Amino acid sequence: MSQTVDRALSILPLLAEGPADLGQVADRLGVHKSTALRLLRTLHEHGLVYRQSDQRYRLGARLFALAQEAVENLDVREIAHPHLVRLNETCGHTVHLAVYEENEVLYIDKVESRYPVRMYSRIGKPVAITVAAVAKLLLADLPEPERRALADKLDYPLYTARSTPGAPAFLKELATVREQGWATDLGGHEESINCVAAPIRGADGRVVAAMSVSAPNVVVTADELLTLLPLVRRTADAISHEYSGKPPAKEESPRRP
Amino acid sequence: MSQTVDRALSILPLLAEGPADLGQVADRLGVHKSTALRLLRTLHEHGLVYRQSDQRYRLGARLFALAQEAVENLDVREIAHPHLVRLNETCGHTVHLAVYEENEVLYIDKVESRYPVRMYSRIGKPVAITVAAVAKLLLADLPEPERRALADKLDYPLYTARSTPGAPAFLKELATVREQGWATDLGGHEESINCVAAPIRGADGRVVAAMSVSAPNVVVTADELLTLLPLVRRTADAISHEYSGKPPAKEESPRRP
DNA sequence: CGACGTGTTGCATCATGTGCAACGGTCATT
DNA sequence: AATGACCGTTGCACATGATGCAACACGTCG
Repeated sequence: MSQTVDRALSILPLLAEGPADLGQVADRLGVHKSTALRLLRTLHEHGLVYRQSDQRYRLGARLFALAQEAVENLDVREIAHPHLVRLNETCGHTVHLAVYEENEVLYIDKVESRYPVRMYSRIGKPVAITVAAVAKLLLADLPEPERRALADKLDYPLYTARSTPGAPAFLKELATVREQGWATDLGGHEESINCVAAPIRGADGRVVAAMSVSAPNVVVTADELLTLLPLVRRTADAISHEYSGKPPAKEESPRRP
Repeated sequence: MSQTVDRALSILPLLAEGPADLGQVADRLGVHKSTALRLLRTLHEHGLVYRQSDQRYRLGARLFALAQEAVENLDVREIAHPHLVRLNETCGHTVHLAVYEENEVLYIDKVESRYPVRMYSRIGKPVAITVAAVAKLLLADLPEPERRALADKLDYPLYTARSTPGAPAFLKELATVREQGWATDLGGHEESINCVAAPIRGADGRVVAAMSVSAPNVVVTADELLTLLPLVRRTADAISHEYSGKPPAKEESPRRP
């Protein structure tokens, strides 16, 4: 829309490929050198572009700083919430959102079931880390040594007969979860409650949060709950896309009929 | 220099503080809404800005992608080389550049000593990881579980009487190195050779490489070599700054007399 | 229903970005 | 040394393209 800005911004991906000198930039933009110079200068003043010792230009530190700051100020919960609500409206069950922080997994959002029988949990409260579906997803994404160290450090309380018995079983389960990209908890925490969960990923592919749908046996069987898996995963993917700033629906150069 | 681009780029740090709507952006830029709209649209087309469901704008995924691509295509060696050469010109000793990769520390650049007595090493060859000064710096920066796991896995060959004897001593040494921000190897690999080393850090503060100056006892004593430490650190810092795209010399809004 | 507060569009004006040509530096070639 | 090629830089006249205005199109709230 704005030619000047358009040209200036086109320089960034160009420089991302590697450093380039003024002539190369001007050529690839299809503009006069003096024009390219002015654009580069402006980018330089904003720190988005840096001039290295051989006079060539490359992307500057400000870009990294911006990207980092943007990530920090990004609130997964804020973005996820409407999606969670929508999911709850279509399936009716309890929906949870959780993150990993300092050797704990915490619920940071929850939409209550619309069925009379509800499950107990509280926002901000640590999750039963060895059995919860969301915990499995979050831990499965940790770097291997950290995951192993954490697994060794944990207690493995036998909430039910189906609880994860110890570190080896847990690590094996995490490997499976990591592989398949989703997780379940079938009566591992409370005998009669099942969950299915899916990961929410940031722009770099790392798991930043996990969401789950939980329901007691008296409402739906585990098998019935599992039929919701595709829906849960689609929701999680939608959140991932919005969180990482990619448009959910691909829109190309807008056409007017 | 270019007003339009200048305004457009000013939007980015503004949005980094948090999402904002059209009016807020226009106000803080001091321009008409229609102008702000056009700028935002252009930024949007380039993916630098994303419009979330509540119509507010935030920084877009492309920003992360660009930063990431730029980092990947960045060659430490290319940037460091002239600095290494300059250091070698002033002190005359062998200068090394090394990185950590897959449980190994590798030399990726070397400037030969100008003294007749030279030390043996080859670019691309793994470093004596338990004793080399550069290795200590690189391993000291690993996340704690990974560092511990690696230390346990290593062999601790006794090259000399001063070699690191085992994992506990090594971890303790790494803690010291991490604390002080530099490292030495005083006859730990070859009885008569000493090194001082300093870390090179990326924009996020993580150690991406390490450089060292090495000299045999017959040329300079360990104490004499240590007097070079400030110079080595300054060189490493200069490389860090250039690598992470920050200007080495701070320049403010240019004044015309 | 009307009065907001939004985001959006078309348009006339002229500020702004543009390409040109000329200058000045560095390096390699003879 | 002298020459020429190459690259970054500067000043300037021109007209292109960015600007703000006013009007429109929504949606929300009182």
